[in-house]
Amino acid sequence: MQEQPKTAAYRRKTAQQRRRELIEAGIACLGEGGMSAFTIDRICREAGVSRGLINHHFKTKEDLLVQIYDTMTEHLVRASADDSPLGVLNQVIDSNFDEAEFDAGNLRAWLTVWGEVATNRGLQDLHRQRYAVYKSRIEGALRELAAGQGITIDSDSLARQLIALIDGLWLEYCLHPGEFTLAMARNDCHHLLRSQGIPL
Amino acid sequence: MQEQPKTAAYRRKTAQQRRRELIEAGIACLGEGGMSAFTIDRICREAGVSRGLINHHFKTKEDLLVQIYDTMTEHLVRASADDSPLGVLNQVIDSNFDEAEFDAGNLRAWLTVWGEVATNRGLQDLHRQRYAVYKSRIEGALRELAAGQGITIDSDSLARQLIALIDGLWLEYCLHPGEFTLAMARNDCHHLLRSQGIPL
DNA sequence: ATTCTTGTTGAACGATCGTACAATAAGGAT
DNA sequence: ATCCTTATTGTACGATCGTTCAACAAGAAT
Repeated sequence: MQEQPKTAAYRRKTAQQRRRELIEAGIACLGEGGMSAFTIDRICREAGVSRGLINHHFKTKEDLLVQIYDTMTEHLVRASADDSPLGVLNQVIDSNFDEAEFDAGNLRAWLTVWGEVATNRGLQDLHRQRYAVYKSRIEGALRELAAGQGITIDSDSLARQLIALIDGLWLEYCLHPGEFTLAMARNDCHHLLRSQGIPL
Repeated sequence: MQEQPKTAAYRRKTAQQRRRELIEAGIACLGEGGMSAFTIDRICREAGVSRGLINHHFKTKEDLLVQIYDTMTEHLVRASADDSPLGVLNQVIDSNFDEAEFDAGNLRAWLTVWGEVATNRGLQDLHRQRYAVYKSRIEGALRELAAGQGITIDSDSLARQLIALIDGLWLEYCLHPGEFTLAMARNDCHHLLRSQGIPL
């Protein structure tokens, strides 16, 4: 009749991996119900973890949100780091409209975080930094390609238009899933660039 | 020593006007702090009204949010109801990038509501209805103008691109206020249409 | 003046929020 | 086997959430 703790009550994981899991759980919650669902209780339940753990790995809920946005932007910024200017543009467009990430839930997570950027200082700093890198790489690629064509363009304006078009298409897809396809979205981006003399 | 209620403790207003004020207060809160600031307490304080009043004029907080979105979209949809096709496009572009409404706070309100569209059924229905009207008017204007030029266009695709560009520029301005001007945004929209043969 | 409608208040409710913290135990180090 | 680190749990706390509701009063109607 003595206790037999054959099976452990819980499994320990490395801090790094548990943090990753909590971040993923947080993204899932944001995608499911926006900021209203971004709750300690719900995130921990989603991660299959008790409620107290989140404050062990993250100082505060705001801190977790920053780490979440860091994870979300990392992939996108990495895609813009191609060697050739043509590769930069194609990577940016393709990774934005990638099958694996282009779903309403993920987009809603982006939308929600953006809505908080103005409120959360850490989020705002991170966003500005990532956006600056992202945009300057696009601008550089556009300048190189224009030079190769012997034409002059307003690279600042065109980069802004491209980014706006991409984000706007995301937004439309998020609000009306299924109204258009990934191929159509990619084609819209290509069309914008070609109309200004950028070859693709 | 008897009580002298010379001044009324509060001023009664018509239900219609009070509802308007509460809606405006709600929009202000959304603009200031997103969904986290969209609180009964805060909205009522913003409206200069006691906390219990909001549930007298609106059945629930979700209901208030729907009425808010109704107010926000009304102006925009009305702008797309011009007689001439050229007027429709100019009205849409001009009213989107209007001095009076194009500020980070107002844009944040839009962003926040969009983030809730997928969660709130009433919000979703209203959004789909308003968007359908908005887009079909733009499509119609594009078709007419293209026909006048003797060219054929994919009006569905171009309308989607225009709306996406507008919303994307809003988004960029919301996240980086001051990085570009209204005139630049309008010009970007004109450029998109002209590049596809639509005269402006 | 008096009645009547209803806009308005403020307290109360249970639920849930984010965080703090002491107690526990998993699992590697020794 | 024993110790040690620390990942993990679960409870507790005060604050705030959305909603309900009885009581009050402003202002038009009578």
